[in-house]
Amino acid sequence: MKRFSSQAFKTIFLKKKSACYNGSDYAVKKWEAMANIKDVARMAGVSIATVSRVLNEYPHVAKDKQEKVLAVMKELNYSVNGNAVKLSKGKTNTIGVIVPYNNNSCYDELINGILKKAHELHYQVLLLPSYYENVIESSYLTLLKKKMIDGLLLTSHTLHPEQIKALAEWGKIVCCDACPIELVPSVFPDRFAAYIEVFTYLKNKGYKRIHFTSGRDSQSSPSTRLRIQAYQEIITEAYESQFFDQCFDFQDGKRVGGIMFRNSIVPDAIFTNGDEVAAGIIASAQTHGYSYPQDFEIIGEENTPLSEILGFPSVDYHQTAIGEQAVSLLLSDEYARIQIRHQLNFRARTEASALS
Amino acid sequence: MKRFSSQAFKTIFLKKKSACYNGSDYAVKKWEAMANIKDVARMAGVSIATVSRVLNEYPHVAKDKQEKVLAVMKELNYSVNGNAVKLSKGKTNTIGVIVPYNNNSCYDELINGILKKAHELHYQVLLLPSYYENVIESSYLTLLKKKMIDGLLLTSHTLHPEQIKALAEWGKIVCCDACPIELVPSVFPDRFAAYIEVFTYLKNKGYKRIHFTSGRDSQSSPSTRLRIQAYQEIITEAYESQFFDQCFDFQDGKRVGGIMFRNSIVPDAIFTNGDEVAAGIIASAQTHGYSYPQDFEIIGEENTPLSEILGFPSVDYHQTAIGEQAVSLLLSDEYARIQIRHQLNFRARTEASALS
DNA sequence: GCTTGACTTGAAAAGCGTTTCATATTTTAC
DNA sequence: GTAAAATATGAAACGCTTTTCAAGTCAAGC
Repeated sequence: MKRFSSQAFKTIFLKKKSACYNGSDYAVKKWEAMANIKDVARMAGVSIATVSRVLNEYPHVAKDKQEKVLAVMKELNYSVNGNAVKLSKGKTNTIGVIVPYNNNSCYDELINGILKKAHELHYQVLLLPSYYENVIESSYLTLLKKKMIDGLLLTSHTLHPEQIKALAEWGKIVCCDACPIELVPSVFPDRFAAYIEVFTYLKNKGYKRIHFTSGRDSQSSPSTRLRIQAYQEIITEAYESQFFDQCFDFQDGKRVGGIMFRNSIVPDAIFTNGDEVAAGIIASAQTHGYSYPQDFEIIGEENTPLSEILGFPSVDYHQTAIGEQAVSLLLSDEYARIQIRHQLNFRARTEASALS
Repeated sequence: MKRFSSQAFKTIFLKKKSACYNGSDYAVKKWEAMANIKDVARMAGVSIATVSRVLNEYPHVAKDKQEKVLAVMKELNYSVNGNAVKLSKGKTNTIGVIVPYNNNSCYDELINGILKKAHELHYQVLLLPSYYENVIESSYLTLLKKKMIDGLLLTSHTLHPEQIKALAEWGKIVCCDACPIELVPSVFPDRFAAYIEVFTYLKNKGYKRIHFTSGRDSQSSPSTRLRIQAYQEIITEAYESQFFDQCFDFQDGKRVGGIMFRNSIVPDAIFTNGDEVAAGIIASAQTHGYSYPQDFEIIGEENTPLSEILGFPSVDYHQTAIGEQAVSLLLSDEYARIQIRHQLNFRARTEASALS
C-alpha cells in the first residue's frame, strides 16, 4: 500500500475501485489502481498531449511545465501502460523465436546471439517452444497477425514451405534454420559445404570405413538429406560405411556405438551430428576395448564445450553470429528476400582434453 | 497482396491508406491494413458486442448471426488485435524470466521447465537477459509496472532484496534462485542441505584433503557463502583443503586443476560448482599424470550430460521441476509469500562413461 | 392472458497512449 | 515595425477490444 497526500488522493484515486480510506491515511493498492496519463495531465494542469511530450522527451515543452509534469509523475508514481503504447503505435518491440525445445544445448549459442542483438536494438524476445509439433508451431504464426510481435525467427521446424509463405504475408519472418527455404529470408550455416569438407577430409586421410549419424530421418529433416547427399557425392567408391539416424544425445551415441564396435571390424572414422552423440560413441567404444583417438577418428558438430573437453574436432557453425545476423536482418529496413549463407569453421583440435 | 470482392473493398478498405485499386482488382497490403472488429460488425450487420461474443465464444448469440459473423471474418481475413485485447483486459498472458545470460547450460533445464508449464497454462515467456548487470535487471522491473507482463521470474541475479521488495509492490514475482530471499515467494533447491550432504559424504570416506570451487565470490554470491558455511560446519578439523572461486567453465577448471595438481600433494576429493569445472579439473589432472577415478574423487553440480559422459557423480537440483513449480506458483491464485524448498538428489554414478 | 425467466442484441463507456492539426504566443530577421 | 519563422499547447481523432447495462423478444407456466 502506498500512501498519498490527501490532495492527490482526492483528485485522482477516489474514483477508482481499489481506493480506500482507512481513517487516517488515503491509500491505494498500487497493484491495481495506477494513475494514467489523464490523471497526470489534470494534476499538472496541462493537456494530455503535453504529458505525452514530456514522457517521450519530445521538444516544444516549456521548462516549467516539463518540471511540473515530472514532479506530478513522481508523486503519483506514474508509469506508462505499455499495452496502450503498443496498441497506439502499432509496434511491440518484441520478436518471437520458435525453438523446438530448449533442453538441447545446441540452441544455447543461437539464442544467445539472438538475445544479444535484440537487446542491443531494444527489442524483447518471446521464446516459443514448439516441441516439433506442427499444430503448436502454426499457432505461433498467428502472433504476427495479432500484431503481438514485430517479427518471427524460425529455428529448426516442421512447417511446410507453404505454411511459412502464407505466414510471411502477415509480417516479417527470418529462418535461421539448418537449411535455406526458398524465397524466405534466411540466415543459415552452409551445412552442405561443411559436410562436403568433412567427408573430403576423411576420404583424403585414406579411411575406408566411414560411418555417420543423423537425428530425424531424411524424410523430415533437410539436414539429414544434405548429409546423405554430401556423403554420396564424395565417397563414390564402395566404402563399407554405415548410416545411423535417430541419434540425438549421449544415450543414442552409446546405442549406435554398441553396434559399430560390436564385432572386430571397427570404423576408421565417424562423423556425428552433435557432440553428445560423439561422446556416447566414444564411451561405447571404450567399453568394447577401443579407445579414442588411438583406434578411430571422430568428428562432432556444433562445437560445444563437450568437444573441447573430450578433445575431438567439431564443426563450428558460429551459431552466435547467425543469431545476431538473423535479428539484424529481421529488424533491418532492407528486410527482404535475402539469404545469408554462412561459412562454417572446422578444424582438428590439439589441446589437452579430459581424455588421456 | 490479397484480393477482395468489390463490395468488401468499398465497404471496408477504401478508407485505409494502403488500399489501392490497380484497375482490375481491389487490393490491400495485408500487412498494413487489417480489418478490425468494427469492420466485421458493419459488414455482418451486427454490433461490435455481438462480434466480440462470437470471437470469444460467449453464449447468447443467435445461430444465424454467428454464422454470418464467422463468414465475414473469413472473408475479411480478420484477426483480433492482441494488443487491444491486452489493454482492454488488463492482462497479457505473458511472464518475464530474468536470466543472467543464456550460454550456460545450467539454465537449460530450468528454462525448459518454465516453458513447459507456461505453455500448459497458456502463457508466453519473455526471456530477459541481464548479463549480471544491475542496471539492466532493474530496467526489467518496470515491465511489471508498465503492465507488459503478468509476472516475473527471477533466476540468478544481482538485485538487492530491497530492490526486489520494491518491485514486488507492482506485481507478482517469484525467485527460482540459488537461494531464498526473505519474504519473497521462492522456489529453490535446498543447496545448503546438498552441500552438507556432500561434505559429510566426503568426510565419512575418510578424505583429508577436500578442495572445493565456486563461481562468483562470497561477497556477491549467496550460494558461494552457503558452500563455505557448509564446509566449515562439517569439516571441523584442520583439513588441508583449499577453496577456489571465479570458476565458471572448462577453462577455469583447467586453471585451478593446474594449481591443485602442480605438486605431489594432490587432493583426495574435489567438490566443484558445475560439471564443466569438474571436467576441466579432470583434464588438467591428466596432463599432470593423475587420472580420475583412480587418483581422486570429484563431484560436480547440476547433473548435466557432462557428468554422465565423464562418469562422475553430480548433485542434481531438479531444475526442470523447479521451473515448473515456479511458474505454477507465480500464476496460482494462492500466490503469496510462499517458499518452496526443494530436496536435492545426489548419488554416485556407476555407469559406463567416456573415460576409461 | 399475463407473469416470469431466458435469451438476444446494441449503445456506450472504459482501458490508455500517440499523433495530427489548429491556434496562440514568442522570437528572429530585415 | 512587421512579416516570417519558431515554439508552445490543447482538443480531438485514432488504435481496437471488452464489458456493462438497458432494452427488446420469445416461450413456458399458471
